[in-house]
Amino acid sequence: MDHSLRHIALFKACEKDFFEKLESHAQTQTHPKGKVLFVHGDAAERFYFIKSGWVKLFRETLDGAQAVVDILPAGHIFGETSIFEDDLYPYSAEIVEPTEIISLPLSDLKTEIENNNKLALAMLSSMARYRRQQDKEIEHRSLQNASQRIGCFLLRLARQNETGAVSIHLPYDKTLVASRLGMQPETFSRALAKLRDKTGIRIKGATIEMDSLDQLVSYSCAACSSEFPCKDLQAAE
Amino acid sequence: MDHSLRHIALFKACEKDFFEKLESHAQTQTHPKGKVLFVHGDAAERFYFIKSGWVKLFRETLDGAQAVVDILPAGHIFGETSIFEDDLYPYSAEIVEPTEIISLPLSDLKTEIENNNKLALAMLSSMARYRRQQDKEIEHRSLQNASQRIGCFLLRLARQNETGAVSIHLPYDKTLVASRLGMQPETFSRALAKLRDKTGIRIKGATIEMDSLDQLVSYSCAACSSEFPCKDLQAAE
DNA sequence: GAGTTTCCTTGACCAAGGTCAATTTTAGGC
DNA sequence: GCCTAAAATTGACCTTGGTCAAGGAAACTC
Repeated sequence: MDHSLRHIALFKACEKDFFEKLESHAQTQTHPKGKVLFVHGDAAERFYFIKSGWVKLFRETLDGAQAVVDILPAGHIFGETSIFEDDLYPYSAEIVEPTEIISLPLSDLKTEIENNNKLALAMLSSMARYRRQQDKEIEHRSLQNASQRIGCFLLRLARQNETGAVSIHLPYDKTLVASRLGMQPETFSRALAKLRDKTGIRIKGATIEMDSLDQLVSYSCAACSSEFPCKDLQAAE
Repeated sequence: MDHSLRHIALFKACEKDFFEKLESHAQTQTHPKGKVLFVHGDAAERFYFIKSGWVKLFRETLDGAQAVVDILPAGHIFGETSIFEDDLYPYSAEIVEPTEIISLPLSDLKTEIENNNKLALAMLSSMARYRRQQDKEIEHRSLQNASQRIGCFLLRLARQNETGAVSIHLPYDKTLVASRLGMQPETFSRALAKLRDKTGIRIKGATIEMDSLDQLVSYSCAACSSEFPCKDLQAAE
């Protein structure tokens, strides 16, 4: 799959001029694991497009704890929402594995949104979708236990209309998955073992296999307000 | 304070025609406590404006648990985000005390957003603000303990630039505050007592008094990634 | 103002997840 | 392949918040 700015859903209503302007101001860089692109509260002048690799968005409290906002794969943009508020980044961004990033001026995006109503509408759709995901995230944190959250995470990685045997590969470290799900690595490890015992999945390192998704669905989706398959995933395609 | 559609921040860029159209299709109703306006998954045809009272937005899982999405006071609208997605309500809405509600067709709003870019931009701002609040909510659920969350809730009710003695009145039942904060009523009760012991606040029924906000700030905001005073509150004014 | 209902608090107990420490496993570098 | 560092697992223990049950306080009805 080709990850290019011109193909992301958000920009489907944009014309050549816009892309040319954007591309003329683009900077491409390859960053190593651990590199921090910006921190929460920095003045926001550019937004970012992930060409390859993974990026972690997070925030830190005064007393040193860390909350992971999201972990984004290639094809996603981030840092773009600052233009609607105070022009400060609402989270920090860190590279979690070697990643190729294109940075672009927020001013170009802002100008286009102000003049291209279709882009504004596309942005509204994308924010509405994100909003629902966040609402669901909050729900899951309070109503699902650790094993159910892992099950849900796995289901969202799978092709949900698949009926037969399924093999799912974790996209990044278990430690990182744990933080993404708001739990400790030790808890993740134990909860995954419990999920195995409850549903009969087979764990082989970072790969998880099962005869069908059914067991996982009935275990995890019981503590969710939405139906399986998850609608928000289809919408995002 | 007068709560009218014409004065809400979201519609500040709208003209007389729009309001007249909207008002000609408006239905005003007074609902008693417990009344359910719509449930999660219903076809969304109208959005709602709260003229007076309080409304709870929530979702229910298959196995019967409930997650409170938000509890909204007069002056707020809800049910408006469905237009950007599948035209289904993403939560259920229930009246929590006698409330005067104006319902309005989503189609009018949709038409206006598609034609009035300023409204689209205002909507983007409002969604961006909401998004940050939700991000913070997720952070708080995983990094703050029950007492800290209550302290944070109280601080958000107070005028945050106040320096002297402060008196805060809970806007609704403690049971409802508990659910809003994602905890059980028993936990709320115990955690509030713990907060009293830690910070020296004085609890008199639904009213909470203190000599200054400082104690609460240093107790609760230590486990938050944002500075006190909370910026998102100022932006909302 | 008595009685009922709803809300709030408290106690005893339990379960889930966090913490700390010790291994074991895996992945990279040379 | 060997060595090292990082990641993952496991055990023992503890803290937090949930559950169930009982009692007390406040609010509403008549």
